[in-house]
Amino acid sequence: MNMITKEGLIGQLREKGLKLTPQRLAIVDALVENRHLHPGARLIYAEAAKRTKTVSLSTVYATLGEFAQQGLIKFLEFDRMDNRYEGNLEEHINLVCRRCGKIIDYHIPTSIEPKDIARELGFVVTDARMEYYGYCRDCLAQPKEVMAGEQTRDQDG
Amino acid sequence: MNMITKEGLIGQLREKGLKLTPQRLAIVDALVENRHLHPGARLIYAEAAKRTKTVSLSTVYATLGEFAQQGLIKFLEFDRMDNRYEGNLEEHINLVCRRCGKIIDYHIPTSIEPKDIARELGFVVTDARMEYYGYCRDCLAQPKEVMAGEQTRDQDG
DNA sequence: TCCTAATCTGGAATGATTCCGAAATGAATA
DNA sequence: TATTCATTTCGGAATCATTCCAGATTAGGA
Ligand SMILES: [Mn+2]
Ligand SMILES: [Mn+2]
Ligand SMILES: [Zn+2]
Ligand SMILES: [Zn+2]
Repeated sequence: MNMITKEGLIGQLREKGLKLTPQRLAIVDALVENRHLHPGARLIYAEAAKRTKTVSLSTVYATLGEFAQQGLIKFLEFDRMDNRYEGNLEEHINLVCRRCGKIIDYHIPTSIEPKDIARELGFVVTDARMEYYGYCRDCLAQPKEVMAGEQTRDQDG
Repeated sequence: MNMITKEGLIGQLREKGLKLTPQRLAIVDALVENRHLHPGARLIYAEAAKRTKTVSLSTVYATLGEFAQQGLIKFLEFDRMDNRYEGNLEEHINLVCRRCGKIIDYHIPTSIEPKDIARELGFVVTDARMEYYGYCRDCLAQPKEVMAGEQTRDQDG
């Protein structure tokens, strides 16, 4: 398991010499408490705003970008969705529901060997990304008429 | 192997009752001839424009979207890149070079079982997407100074 | 040849994300 | 504690790929 925690993130910010501003602390909290949601910038913004006097969306974008660049979290893009941030650094597959947008972690039992790829193609893998799209249990339980309808992929709004 | 071909695509357009317009034929050509590039809308637009008197970018977007929706090609999104279109319907991993943006197909030797996921989580997989990011052989051959520089992720421009 | 639903088009709209210069502020230092 | 300044924040403007739209065109069946 390699899930982000408040202490872990704050520790890393200190190590990397990044300042502990109220905005960053609020974003850290929002990130940790919503990590299972694979939150997007807007959700983090809304949650962070509850935790500190002032935060701007610009700051949230910049901060999440900084965190991702530093490797504290991962930056994710999905088909036809806003970008999301990943707090589970473990290698796993993200199961994305085409209907409700829910993203579920699925830990891979056996992983594919990047070494084979390096040998065969000379391509050095630094980062993997695996997604399965489909329908989650909850959505499958819905009546069919509803299934045919529009998809809900937003986290807020 | 399940790679798009001109004949295959035109056949499917006929089957599905879609009209064979000069724009679509040009787009089909552009798509097939650049399938190994995982082309984006702009590249297809540029290539299609060479092959017919009139095409608009709007039409290219609409057509590629239509093709993707009909399952003739796949619609792909990548981290920090414009959307691309996939002409290789075989299940495979896309190896994306972080530096030059090149995308290489890597056919999976053993695939992960969606059945296990259905049993364990009740999540029904309809579509898989697997990407490995890293550096391609060509980019690895470059001197280090250049490697540190900016990334080229566009296909044109 | 006619007819019409399908298709095409250019320009405007969208909207998430990025950019920017100025103001604010952690936190290191004296 | 005061000083200092690189870092960080912020609002608003800019970006830009993609989508939308309403009117014009057209493929292809009758
Ligand atoms: Mn995940
Ligand atoms: Mn591919
Ligand atoms: Zn669902
Ligand atoms: Zn490369």
